[in-house]
Amino acid sequence: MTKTARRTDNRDRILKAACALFLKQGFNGTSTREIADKAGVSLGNIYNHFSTKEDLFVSLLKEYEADYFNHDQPLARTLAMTRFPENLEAIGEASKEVVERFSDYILLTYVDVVEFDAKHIGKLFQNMRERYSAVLKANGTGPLREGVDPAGALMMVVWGYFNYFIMEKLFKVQNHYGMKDADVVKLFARVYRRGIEPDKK
Amino acid sequence: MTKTARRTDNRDRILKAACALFLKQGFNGTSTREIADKAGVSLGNIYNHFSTKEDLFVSLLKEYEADYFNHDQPLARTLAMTRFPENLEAIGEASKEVVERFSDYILLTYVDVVEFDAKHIGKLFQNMRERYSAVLKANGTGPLREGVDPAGALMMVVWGYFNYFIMEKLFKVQNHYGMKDADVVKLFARVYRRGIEPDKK
DNA sequence: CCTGAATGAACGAGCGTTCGTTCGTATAGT
DNA sequence: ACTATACGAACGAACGCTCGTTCATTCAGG
Repeated sequence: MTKTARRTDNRDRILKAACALFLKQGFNGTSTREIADKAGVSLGNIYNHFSTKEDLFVSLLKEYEADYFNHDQPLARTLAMTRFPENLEAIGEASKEVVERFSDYILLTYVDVVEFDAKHIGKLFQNMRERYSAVLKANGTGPLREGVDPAGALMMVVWGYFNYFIMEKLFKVQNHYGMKDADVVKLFARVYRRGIEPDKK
Repeated sequence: MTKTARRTDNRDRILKAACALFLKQGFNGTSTREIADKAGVSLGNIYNHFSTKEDLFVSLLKEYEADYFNHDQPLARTLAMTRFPENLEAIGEASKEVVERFSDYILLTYVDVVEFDAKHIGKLFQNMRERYSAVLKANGTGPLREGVDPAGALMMVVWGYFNYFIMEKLFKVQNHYGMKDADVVKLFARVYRRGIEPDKK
């Protein structure tokens, strides 16, 4: 193994170890010594890659963020390939995949919220409406009930699913709705599509 | 002021100061000295009221939890006084009130999740379905679309609203849907009631 | 040889917790 | 009513430890 290859390998191991520890015990609950131990590098070596512990945390967030906003992710693909609101079940399944694939990132944003007062993730929710509007503009929509705001409805659906799966990950409760994930996706889709009340006669 | 009255007053001030600090910088980011300073008591006095810093945190959680599960709260009252699913807007407004009134508690549960691996709040989501089923059983429901699970639909509605308002509190983003809270409540209610798609002809 | 990645002892600050002490107040004895 | 006594709430210096960070030194690769 070449010298520079080992260097980047060390950097990756530091990031991975720090991530696992931050997720389990938070930022201030994790010491640099723990990180070094878990990564299998010396204490001082951390500072050859990151200027401070906080810088290490921020780098972690940035790497995930880049991944997350890359368009090769299940939800973006689903939204691009199918049409709202015919794709409600597909959005549900894609949301589950996204939460599973990015659960570490999502949990890290909660670490930022709790320990840094959300200092590093400000732009995550900025212009959310514009981003969803752009998706709809690019793909068009199927027929909507009159008076229903399309972008609002899309955000409602996506974040309804997101939050359900995030709850399971965050609070480590399985089946907090008392049914299988697949059935929750179906229930949500049914309600989002036609509502809870029966059709008027 | 009597001796014991001053004692309990000190205890309250410690709890309040600790709460404010935990919310801003987390548990491990807050030192006992900061708490004592903010509360206006001596460092050692904290330990006349709480055996450890963690005990102080847990006491805080327990006091809020008792409050939260007391039935004199807006959402419980709304669910008892109106009938599902005719009360969708009322549930939305009550959810907003609950999140506002208990935002400190809710944020503290996130502190527990991030820094204690959700150790102290296990039972919060346990038997959630049973609790919501009991509400429906006590009050009955209006007519529902066939195939829609009543308890599931109620949880979906309540937690849809909850999560919307929690997002605003947690991530300190206002109007992340790009509309006023009241309009979000209306949009959600409209969709929950009759769905996103138009009626079939 | 150099270069620079890697090391880990060392540093000073700050941590949670303890405990000997003080002192205002409630209680008991006269 | 007054004093003597006991109580326990409050204090804050001190303790042992761990923290994030630094840096002189080592040593393998180019």
